Amino acid sequence: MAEDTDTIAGAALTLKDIARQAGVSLATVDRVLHNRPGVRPDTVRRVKETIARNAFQPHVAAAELARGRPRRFAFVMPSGPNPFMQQIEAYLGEMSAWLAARRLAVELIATDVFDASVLAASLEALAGDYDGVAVVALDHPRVRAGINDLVDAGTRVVTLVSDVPSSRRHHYIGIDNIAAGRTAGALVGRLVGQKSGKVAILAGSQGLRDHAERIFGFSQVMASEFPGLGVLPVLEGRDEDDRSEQVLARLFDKHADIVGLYNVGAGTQGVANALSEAGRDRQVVFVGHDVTVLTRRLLLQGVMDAAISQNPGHEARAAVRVLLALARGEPILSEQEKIRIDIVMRDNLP
Amino acid sequence: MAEDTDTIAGAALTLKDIARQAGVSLATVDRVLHNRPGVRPDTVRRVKETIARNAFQPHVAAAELARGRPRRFAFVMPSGPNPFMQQIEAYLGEMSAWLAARRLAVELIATDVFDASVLAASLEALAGDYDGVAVVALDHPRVRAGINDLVDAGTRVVTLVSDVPSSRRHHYIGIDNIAAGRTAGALVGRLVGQKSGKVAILAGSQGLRDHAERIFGFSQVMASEFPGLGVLPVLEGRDEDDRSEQVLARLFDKHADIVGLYNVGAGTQGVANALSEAGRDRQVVFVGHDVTVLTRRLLLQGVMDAAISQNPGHEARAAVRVLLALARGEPILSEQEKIRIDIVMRDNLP
DNA sequence: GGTGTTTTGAGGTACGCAACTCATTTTGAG
DNA sequence: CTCAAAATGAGTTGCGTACCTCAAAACACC
Repeated sequence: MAEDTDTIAGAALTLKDIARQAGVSLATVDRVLHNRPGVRPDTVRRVKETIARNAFQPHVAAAELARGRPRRFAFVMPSGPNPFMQQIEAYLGEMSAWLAARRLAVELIATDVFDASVLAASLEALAGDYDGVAVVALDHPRVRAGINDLVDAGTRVVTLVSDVPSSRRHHYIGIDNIAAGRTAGALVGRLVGQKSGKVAILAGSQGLRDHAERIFGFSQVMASEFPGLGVLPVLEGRDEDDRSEQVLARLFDKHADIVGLYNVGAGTQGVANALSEAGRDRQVVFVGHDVTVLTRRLLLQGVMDAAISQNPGHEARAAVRVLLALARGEPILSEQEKIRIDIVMRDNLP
Repeated sequence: MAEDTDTIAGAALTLKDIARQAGVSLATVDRVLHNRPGVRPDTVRRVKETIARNAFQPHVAAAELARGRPRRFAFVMPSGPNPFMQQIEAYLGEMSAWLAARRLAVELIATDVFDASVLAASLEALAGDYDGVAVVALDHPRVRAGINDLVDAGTRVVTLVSDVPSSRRHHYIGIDNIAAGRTAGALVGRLVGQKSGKVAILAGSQGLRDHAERIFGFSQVMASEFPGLGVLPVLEGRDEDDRSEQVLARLFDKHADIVGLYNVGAGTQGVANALSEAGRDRQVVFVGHDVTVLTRRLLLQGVMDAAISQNPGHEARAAVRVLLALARGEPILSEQEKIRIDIVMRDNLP
């Protein structure tokens, strides 16, 4: 038998109830609710108080139905063949039924996000046409200006994967890359164990904000917690397999005492090749990023020891949900939309 | 400039359009859509084909508004002071605005979920009153029958945290506990590193399905991948701090060579006490479950090395979303609702 | 062909809110 | 006090669906 019952969310007031209780007409409540002019400050306060006192929430279904026109969101994504971005797009595709049932139109716009002026121009072109924009953004003054212009025009903007903290974007959907680097550092250090030796870092480019932040966090942990492990200078592989393989091969030739390797960006296949060519794929602790077909295989084979991952499906859905909540004026479930830093090892592969 | 644009979810047909295209009236489409009787099989097929051909999706907002009565969901939870369950309840509370805006009423029902007949009776009492039920279920024939009865009565049922696979529940919201145990095993083994010695396991009770599964997965990994580490017989602490501390203290007395410890359930404070009393809190690799105030502190202090976690907020929200999708007849975003096994270490503490 | 039954059409109402018009009341300035 | 401007009330329409009624048409059976 039930011992105790507790109800979350009960009442079902309507605007009419609010109007009656505040002693005004429906029209006035509507004006207050939508910040329309022509209401005395005193009346505004009275209505708002009534709304607050009753914890009134407009019925989203009714509001959505009444507004008529569907909402349009744009996702501005890199045009290159980036597997992580392709995953995000795939997950957006999986939502199509969900989106359609809510009359939401999501458009993917491929552009060169690494060229600030091209990206800024892409953003400008969106002005007025969309209710919300999610953008994989380069942190550059022109991009920042483009984002701010959109915000000023009333468009809701979220940055995706890569942030522009100095802009007035409404939300950032992605991980804390410094913490991700720290996590990678802790994993490498702990998994290396008692052995001593050197640790290598391979990045795409130290000019990329997220890569730089990860390296920073990684180095921080290595210096403070694993002083016995020497960190070698950062190598750059431009996120390409061939180049990554070459620079690593050269490094392995020079250093026989490498016990750990942190791959900050892509080029994973190149890393794996270099490791196996050197015959070190089981001795070097190898930690990288993202769960892809390739990293999954490497984890299962034991070549890779752990992958730091941000869930692309989660990012896709969170971006849509946040844009929708912002557009509706609903509160955001911040706990839900926060992208976690996942540690993926062989046994908890998703 | 945008190079390429792709739209996900576009059309916005209505039932009227479907009716016209199928050459029938709105009433007939409505009958087909809701499986109401009085339509010739031939006509049903024609209408369904038209719906499929156009990938028509009823406007959820309109449907929700039209049905009038609000939806009621019940969460049947353990009545004891279980911190994990309290977190789930807290996260449900955080959703209250979200729930209210959708006119969803969620009721918490505390009961003794460890007593099969009490739990079964609680479930029976819900019949007919709710659109959906989430239950932390014991796997027992009477409970299974109770769940099946609810399902037969048209109520949507999801099991939460603990599953009853043999029942006809619509969905299970929780983790794969065998995989969780495997993950714990891999972590203990890897973090112990080169050292050799014994590994201890402390469970609440081996009679609990989730604990038994975790132990199974853990032992599996230890045996196959870390044969050098001997696993000691499983201790039982009934998830209580005092008892856990006692049994562990005795174990530490007997064995000087313990290098790893897996705490399967609760009683974490007792474990920490036993470790520090024995002066081994920095030498023994300690892996446990769930992120609470306590485990968070232990992780930061370095007493605990990793926590296997299932996100309680995610479970709360997933349960509500799945029940709602089931009630609406919407497809479930399975990727979204799947609860992941999180590895939480100091640097990726949420 | 007539009967009764099944199938279908036509139409209405309601849901809660957005957005609008127009008339009326209140307010403030002179 | 007068008059214009500001504030408010009252009301309408429409969004897309659920659910209902009643009449008309189509059908099956003898």
